[in-house]
Amino acid sequence: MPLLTISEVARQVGLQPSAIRYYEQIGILLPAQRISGQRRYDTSVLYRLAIIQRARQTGFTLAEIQHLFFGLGNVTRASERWQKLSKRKLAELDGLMDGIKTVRRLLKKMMQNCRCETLEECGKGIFRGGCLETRVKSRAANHRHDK
Amino acid sequence: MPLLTISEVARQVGLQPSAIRYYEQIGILLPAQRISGQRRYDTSVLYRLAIIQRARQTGFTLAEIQHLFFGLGNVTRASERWQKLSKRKLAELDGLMDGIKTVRRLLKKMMQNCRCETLEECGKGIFRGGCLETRVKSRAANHRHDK
DNA sequence: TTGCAGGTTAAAGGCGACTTTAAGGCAAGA
DNA sequence: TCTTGCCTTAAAGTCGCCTTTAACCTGCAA
Repeated sequence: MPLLTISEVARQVGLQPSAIRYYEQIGILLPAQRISGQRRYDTSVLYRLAIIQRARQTGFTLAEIQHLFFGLGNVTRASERWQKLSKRKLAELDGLMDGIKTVRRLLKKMMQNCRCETLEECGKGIFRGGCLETRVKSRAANHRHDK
Repeated sequence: MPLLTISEVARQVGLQPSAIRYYEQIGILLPAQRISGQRRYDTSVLYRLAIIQRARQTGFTLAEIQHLFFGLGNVTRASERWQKLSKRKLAELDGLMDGIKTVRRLLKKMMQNCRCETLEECGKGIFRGGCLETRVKSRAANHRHDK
């Protein structure tokens, strides 16, 4: 099994090498082994990065990912705190799904017959129907300037 | 129908007044009428803000919201460009939903029986199963330090 | 031996979406 | 009149997540 360079890993998961160095720096990836100063990875890092990517895409912050997926929580098994955190996060994800369904519906409606009254009505619906209750707390930054 | 002050509006939609001023500044809200220099709103702004909130929560950038919901697109009806944009966004939302389902499943599994092998396996699954294809392009920043 | 494609670090910069700060305005009540 | 409370603006700061820059190193091919 050949070891991968950082740019090879980056290519395979669709990240920039700098992002991977950054993940190492903030401790979300363990320091890679070095060969004459350069990082070398085995394939397992790809899976780890896959999880990170997916989680990032769905609004987890890097800190949350660290805690929920790679923190002590899942090794020490069922730390009270971890269970609580992930329960909260699960609920948040459910709320997020509902929100997506709502704007999806709205956008679709607008695509079909774009009249402003409809938009207003939808807004009213959203407003009354719990825009405030269902608010999602912490959503991630991402602005991937993925070129 | 009494006019609302900025802080009243903010309270009702769950935003800070500064956010509303910011929205006006970047043109996502029309300049409000002033009474001796101070902004006054009627209730319709609440619906508009509701839409904005929902869309932001589901990963729209403010620029996208401007374009897709309040831009010329929906007034001039079916501008080719707008249709294309919203179609793209719809697909993106669907991808996002799938992603959420995936991490939701993963997180739930981890809550029940937290063993690292499982996590590795899941990562492998995500990696093979199209982490790369299903990538979502532009997700919003949000880090609401909602205190 | 030289050139080059990759790698390394630390530090600074950038983006989106706000918030905070500083300096002030206006109206009502004590 | 003065204080209080809410409002105003412009400008600067913040946060998460990287990217860019600058200066350097390493191994290999020409």
